[in-house]
Amino acid sequence: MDDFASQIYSVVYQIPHGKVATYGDIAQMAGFPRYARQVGKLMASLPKDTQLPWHRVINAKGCISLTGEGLIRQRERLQAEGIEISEAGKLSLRRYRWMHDTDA
DNA sequence: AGCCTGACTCCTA
DNA sequence: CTAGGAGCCAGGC
Repeated sequence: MDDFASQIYSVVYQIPHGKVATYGDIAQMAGFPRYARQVGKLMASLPKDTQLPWHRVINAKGCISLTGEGLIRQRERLQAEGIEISEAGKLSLRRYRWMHDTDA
């Protein structure tokens, strides 16, 4: 496994229940600034039975980047954690964003 | 090398 | 808050 992938997985795995983080934040926390796109590509390659909380990863706009089935699945998972999210998959980033140093 | 694509982000209007 | 445009990185043709 690549070092990049290992670092990203490690960070995503640390996102607490009921919280979310953006691709950019994760990339930065993992030590790879500006690698948001690569994080997304990594998430897209995850096996469907992964234990990684990939559903807690969203974009900087505060909404799910997936479409169709993927959007539905992620939205359901987030709602299951007590997160208020719109039909389009948008949520209050101000309220649910995971700050590595301020929360957790 | 050049061009296009994508679970991205920031700045400006 | 919504749109448009440019910047960003890796991978495929």
